[in-house]
Amino acid sequence: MSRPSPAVSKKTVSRVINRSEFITDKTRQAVEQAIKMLGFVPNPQARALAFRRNFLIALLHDNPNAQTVLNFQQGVLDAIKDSDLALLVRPVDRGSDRLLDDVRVFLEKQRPIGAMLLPPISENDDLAALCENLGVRYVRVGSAPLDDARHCVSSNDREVVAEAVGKLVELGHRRIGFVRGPVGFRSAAERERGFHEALSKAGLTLPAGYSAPGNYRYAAGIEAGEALLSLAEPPTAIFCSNDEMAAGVMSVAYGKGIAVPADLSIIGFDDSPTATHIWPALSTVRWPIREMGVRAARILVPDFLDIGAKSSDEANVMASTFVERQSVAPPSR
Amino acid sequence: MSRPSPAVSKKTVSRVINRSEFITDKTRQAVEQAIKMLGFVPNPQARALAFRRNFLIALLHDNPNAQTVLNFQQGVLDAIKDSDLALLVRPVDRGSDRLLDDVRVFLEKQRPIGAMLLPPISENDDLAALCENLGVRYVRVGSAPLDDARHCVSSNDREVVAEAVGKLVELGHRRIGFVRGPVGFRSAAERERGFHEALSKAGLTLPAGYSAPGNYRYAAGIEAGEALLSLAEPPTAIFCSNDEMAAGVMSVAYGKGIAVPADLSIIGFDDSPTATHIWPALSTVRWPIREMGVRAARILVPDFLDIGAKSSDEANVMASTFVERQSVAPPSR
DNA sequence: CCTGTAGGAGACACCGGTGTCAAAGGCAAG
DNA sequence: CTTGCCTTTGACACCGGTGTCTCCTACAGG
Repeated sequence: MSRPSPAVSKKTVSRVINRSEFITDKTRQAVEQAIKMLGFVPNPQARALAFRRNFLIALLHDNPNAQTVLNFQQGVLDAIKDSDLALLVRPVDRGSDRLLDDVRVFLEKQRPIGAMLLPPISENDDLAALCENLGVRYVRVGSAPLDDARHCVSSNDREVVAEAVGKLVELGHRRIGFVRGPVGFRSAAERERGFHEALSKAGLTLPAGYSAPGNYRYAAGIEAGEALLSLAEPPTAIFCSNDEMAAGVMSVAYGKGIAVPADLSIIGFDDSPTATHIWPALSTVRWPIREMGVRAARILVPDFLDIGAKSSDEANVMASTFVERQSVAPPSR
Repeated sequence: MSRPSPAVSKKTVSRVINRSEFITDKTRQAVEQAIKMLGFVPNPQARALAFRRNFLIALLHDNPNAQTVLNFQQGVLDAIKDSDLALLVRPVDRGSDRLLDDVRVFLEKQRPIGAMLLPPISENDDLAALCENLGVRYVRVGSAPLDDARHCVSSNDREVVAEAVGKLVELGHRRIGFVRGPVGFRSAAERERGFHEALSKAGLTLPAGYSAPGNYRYAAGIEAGEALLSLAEPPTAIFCSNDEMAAGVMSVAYGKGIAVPADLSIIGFDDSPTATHIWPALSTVRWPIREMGVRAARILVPDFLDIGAKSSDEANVMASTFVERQSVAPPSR
């Protein structure tokens, strides 16, 4: 296997690698064969320097739910598997007053092709504007459209929550409690809207004290459960804004000797592992987070992914679904 | 604020940034001040090109437990927060026969400073050798020492499992079942050894059929629960190799009307969110995974972390702890 | 057969740092 | 004050690609 002297300049190789159109098929094929034969791998650092852009996707997140982050991450990785891209993970501190500066320094240093913003920080418009200014592509992931379609992947949480609560109504529940998500979270607001829509549609009102505050954590579920189940006339069903809080409510029910689902129906949101690990298994809303990761990547870097013209046709509102398990039954009284 | 003409060459700036010793304090301070004043941030891509090394740490994982991966990741990020390093996440497919090639290409392309190997792939000696050959520093995370101290962070799982099972014995349990982890996992083997040590120490033997296979998944817990709790003389306590399987066993107990902990004590391993979300809350072994992430970073890149000579003094076997909750009680008969 | 033209390929500078080695500067000794 | 040595600083090439501009070549048309 003789190694021929360089018949083409490195610039020509560069053209082949970057799919330049000013090159004949003959040359292209010759170079491609040589690349394959020699196992040549372009140095990404050199490319990054010349392009002033690193072939990376940054995942910026501040989501308390590990499963959500990792599932999304997995979706992104699925999508970029056969590309030249890699994934940089960057948790940020939503509460920090240096948030914007931190992210700015990070983006300026790493110069990723694009950034993905997971909720709840995806709801921060300043971050999106920062990406825009720095010339970093971005995609925001949310529970409802946050931006124009070029920058947003979302799911139809509101509708599905309404559907789930509608099922409770169909089963005969009239006293339905609600455990809210954290204040200021779009996802929480969407879930709450869906809940109220279902109630309105059924002509029901929310009795005083039937809506408890929460923050997506188990402990908040405990508190909410204590509050709701100590009422003189407690709800016969409770919709919790996420699974962790639903687990908290369920454990309070156990403590009080209230049987689930016989005496109390519970619905959660997320379809986290917890939903199937508790007993009875929790009816919940599955959020297609992994698929959203794939979709987000396709929106962010279609030019790196060898996908056809299809990409822009795909919906960027993904379908959440209500998953019925054993925590829901008709009211006992 | 006048911008003085360059009084020093860029090489001198480079020396300051890279903490070269061949530079006077006076020059160093002047340059440092200028850097701060101008907000100069060295371009990592250029440095990467010149150093032939990217200032990144790669996290290679194939762990089914999202919480574990994310906790570890968080620990690493805690440790490198104030450094110039960033974290690249790379899931790998343990089963793939191209595993080594995939990782090789990844490491050759990204050229990270170092790689962290999470279990179970940390148990793959070929991967460690590959890192060695490519000149990529590495740290292996395991349930027991896998390599010399320069390359390993582990925890004392075996001892703590023995301790936990010892507690069961102290409470009076004599018929103790075991749900195993996946075959070939070091972590599973360590937990099993700890279990058997405790039994031996107490002079107990494992009755036939008291050890059920498992794979760390909930469904395996269900199967194991069905098997163990259907025995003519079922165990009064079961140690499960992880929390998910413990949750499965617990749900089978519920289905059979067996009260936990009154009629059956259950212990898990991981202290995952599931452990506190199920009812009764699960006694389990907490694995200090986040702290291990910090420690792994200190072992991997002490020179980037502004830590004193202390680093090498720290133990690289971290302490797991037995967390007692409500799933354990004396046997009822 | 010669010339004009379009499009493919190459030369060279450049991206923003670091390695190497030579030069400059400071200080002590003569 | 001069010399010599050691330390600090600077000049320049280089890392491995890409952008720009120029040159060359093949082909069509006169």
